[in-house]
Amino acid sequence: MARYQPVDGAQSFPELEERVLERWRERDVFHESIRRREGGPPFVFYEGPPTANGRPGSHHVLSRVFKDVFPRYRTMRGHVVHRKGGWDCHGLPVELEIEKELGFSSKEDIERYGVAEFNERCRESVLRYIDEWNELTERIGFWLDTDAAYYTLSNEYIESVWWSLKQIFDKGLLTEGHKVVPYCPRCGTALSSHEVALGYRDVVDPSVYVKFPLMDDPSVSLLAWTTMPWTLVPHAAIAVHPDVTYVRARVGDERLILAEALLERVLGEEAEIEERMPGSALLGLRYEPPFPYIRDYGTRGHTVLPGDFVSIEDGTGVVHTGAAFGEDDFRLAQDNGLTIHNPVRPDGTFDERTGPFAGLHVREADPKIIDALRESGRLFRAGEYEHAYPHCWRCDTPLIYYAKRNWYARTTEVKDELLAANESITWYPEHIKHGRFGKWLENNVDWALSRERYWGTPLPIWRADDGEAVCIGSRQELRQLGAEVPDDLHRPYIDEVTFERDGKTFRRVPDLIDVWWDSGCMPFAQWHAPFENQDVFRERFPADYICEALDQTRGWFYSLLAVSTLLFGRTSYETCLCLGLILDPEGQKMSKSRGNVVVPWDVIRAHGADAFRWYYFTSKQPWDGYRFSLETVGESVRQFLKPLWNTYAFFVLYANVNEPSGAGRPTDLDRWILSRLSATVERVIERMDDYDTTFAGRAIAELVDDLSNWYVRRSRRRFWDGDPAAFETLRACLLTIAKLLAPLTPFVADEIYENLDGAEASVHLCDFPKPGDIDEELEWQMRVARDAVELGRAARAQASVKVRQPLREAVVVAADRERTAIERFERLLLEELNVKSLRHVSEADELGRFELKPNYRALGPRFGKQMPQVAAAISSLDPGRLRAGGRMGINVDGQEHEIGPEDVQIALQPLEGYQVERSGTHAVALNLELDDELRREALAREVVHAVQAARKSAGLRVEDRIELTLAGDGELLDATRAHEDYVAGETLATAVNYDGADGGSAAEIDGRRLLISVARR
RNA sequence: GGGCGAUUAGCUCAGUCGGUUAGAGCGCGUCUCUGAUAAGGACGAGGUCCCUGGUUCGAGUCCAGGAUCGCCCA
Repeated sequence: MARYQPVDGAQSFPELEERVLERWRERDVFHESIRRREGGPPFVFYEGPPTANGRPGSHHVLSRVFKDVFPRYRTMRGHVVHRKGGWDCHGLPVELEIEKELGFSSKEDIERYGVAEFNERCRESVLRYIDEWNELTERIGFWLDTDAAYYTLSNEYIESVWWSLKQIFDKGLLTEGHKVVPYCPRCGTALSSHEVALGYRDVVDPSVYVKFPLMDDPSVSLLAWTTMPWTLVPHAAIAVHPDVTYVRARVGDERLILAEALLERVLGEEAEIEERMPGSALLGLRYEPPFPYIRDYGTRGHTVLPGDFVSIEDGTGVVHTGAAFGEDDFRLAQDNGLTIHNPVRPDGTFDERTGPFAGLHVREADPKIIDALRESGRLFRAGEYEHAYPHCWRCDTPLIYYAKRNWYARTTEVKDELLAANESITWYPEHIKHGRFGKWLENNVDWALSRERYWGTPLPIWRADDGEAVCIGSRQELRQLGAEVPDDLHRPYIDEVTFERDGKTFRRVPDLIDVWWDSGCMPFAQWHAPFENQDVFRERFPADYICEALDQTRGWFYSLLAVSTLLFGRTSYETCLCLGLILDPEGQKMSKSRGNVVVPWDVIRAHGADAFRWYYFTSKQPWDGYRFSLETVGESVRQFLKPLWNTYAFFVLYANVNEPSGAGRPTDLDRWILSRLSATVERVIERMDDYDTTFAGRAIAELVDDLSNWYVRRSRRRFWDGDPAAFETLRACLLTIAKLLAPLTPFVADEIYENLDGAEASVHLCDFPKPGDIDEELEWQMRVARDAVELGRAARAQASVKVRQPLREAVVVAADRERTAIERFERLLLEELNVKSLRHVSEADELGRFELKPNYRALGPRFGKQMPQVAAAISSLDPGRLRAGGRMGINVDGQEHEIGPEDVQIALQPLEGYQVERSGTHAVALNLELDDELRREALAREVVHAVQAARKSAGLRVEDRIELTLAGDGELLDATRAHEDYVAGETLATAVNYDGADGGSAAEIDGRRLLISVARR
């Protein structure tokens, strides 16, 4: 009668996982695991919402399994961990997707199509792949409450976001300003600094040196450099650094003014300096602008102005400015009272003020502008310049910087609080805190919130003709002002909402807000707080744990921190785990365009979710990035899951075959593996508490290795014999390992638990294991014994004597603790080394001699510079006395010092001609003399080996009894007869015949032929 | 140009407080064990610990400078 469900050693993990999933669904294990912990200490997790308008990739699996593992762990440790899902629904990427579908290329197209219809399409598209997302989320074992997910497009979410904006508006932290902003001409909107951060790319731009002839002396020109020729069309002024030394230099028949430091690089060695002057001497000079189209920049237009931003790192030290383009340019223009002209339309084309360039996109105009400069003789040199330049993170259009009206969240006002809040966050890896993230906060700029787009949270600001602005914080507030609140708070419906106050009509400003602000509001907006669930929000704020990839440093990590700091003056998360990028095996970033993307479903189909997870958790520290491929995940199966599964299958096989019987007593081996188990539990808890799956997992892997390749291997006989202590020990190990693994590889862990215990509906409802007793001395002794086994086997290998050949004697050199250890495990050594006896010698006179080496770690701090003399003194000491625990004196520079055993390392130098393997102070030598008895025994073992192979290839089950018939070489048959009980016992033969075997299999042993026939009885 | 991180065997990665013979797995070669194992074990080949200086009795480890790669910022 089978006690356990039979286990297939060749079980497919993907199939197994499907079964486990089915069980979880039936038993509602996820929700039950939370219900069980109601009232327990909370552990708060926030889900950073992904966008479901694209298909999930392997990098999403990475963040999702790390989002899963610690909530699972904490649940088993007794915490209640709610896991509300969420979806990021707004933003430019969604719009772009629809534009692409509809073949649109500009905002006019959208307006013509109709904003209502356009947004309706966005609404549908944003959840296009939500089914696949949910399916993958479930399949990889990410327990997330997707039914109760929040959606940033819902009226409730938007209303909470409005509330947040009203809060900062009332504090004066939401203001309108004119600033130079990075702007995407294709999308027609400004981008926030963290969006810009997403789009840097190396590009080759034109590099042009342009001459600006002086009005007073047209034979002399200022020489300026730019990588954006189009800004020369609306050229406004020249800036020089007042404190930098400039020169007037002659090269050929050109006379040019530029910074001295750049003279040689720009003009070459043959340039002659005519005059040196400080930049301040150039101020006020008038010159002829390169193009005549826009001239009225005011009195200081087209003159040389002071600019301390001018650098002499590259270019010429003479900077041309287009006033409206670029932050420095804009400030320069304002400081000097220049009129701002922006002849670039929102779509990135020049307007009618630019002569022949009107209508051209500014980038397309570059070559024509260079041509025009060449014709007018203004071009000094044109080339190419490679540099990193920001592009729109979604449509890849090069950004332009220009002055625009924008609403700002005044984050710079709370910069100190942001920095203080950051101090209270625990970062993994630690360097993010004061490195990447901390530096980013130190360079904080106000958050440009406005987006002149369609699909997003509308900026809830209504304004009267006289400019008075009102920020609306709720639907109720709008109603109180007499406005009708539409069913849908998105554009275009919200645009139609107006109200009267103080005799003035208020209309909404047309802007949307940056979608990142949405995401930063999720701690309260996911609950529609403060309008509803305010208590839930309070209870689950801040998060104990969030986790995303490194690219969220300036994304969600920042938006969460900025919003909560502006609103509540503190961080909204305590611990943040940053994951690295997923690279292909060549170290290239995975991207659709490179075609090197690994589809997660392929990984799951080939290896399963546990393998996928195990790879991410344990192959390396997760923030360093992964060199990822199908094959690397396959390693996880082969190296860890397979051995674990085999150990489990072994247990079930024998537990079912051999009903444990008799009064087994725990052995040292049992005590050893249980101690190892306890030590591992302790270590795993310590590592998981520190958000470290890598070393938690590796500790479990080492334990499984010890269990499979030492404990089970050494205990086989006891399992055949049905020793209850062995079964009990192995079962305890497997069950505890299942629990340790539950957060990491939840499927296989649950399967093992279900079959071996099953008291609970799932391992995920169990408590995490607590460490039991640890016997460090026993673990150390086993280590010594295993070392001795390895030494003995190495000695055999050196002598080319197979392990199946029994030997008379092994000579072991070990003293004190090591000797005690080896004596304790003598039986084990006899078997593993296949020797008849063990002889101890505590002095190694017959095997080699001892040498002393200084223990630098102990002596170094004590002797410092005298170490070389100390080392020499020690090597001449007598090893014997120190080994016996005595202390000796050495003389260094006339000073006596006492040396104890802890100050030296003793090494054994083997004498020549002996088969000795050594390690530190112990060594194993083998007596290689053979006699007929030993030879016969070896042959009998070979026969057993051959018969086992025959059993296997005949497809017999391990417990099948057989009738064994042998024929062939006489010596083999004699050896078998001499050890018939042994052979029969090992092969489960009820009878052994020697009368020739027909139709059996043939084997060859040391050149001798053996015919084997096995018949099931 | 600046910041952050990385660089250890053919590949993927460890390497604690600085301690003198730098490890593991995969792959490769030879051998071997096996009543669970496509597994395991032993041995071997394979290393300029990115480079150059410095500190130190002693540097893969600490410091400075540089190189290369990645990410980020300008």
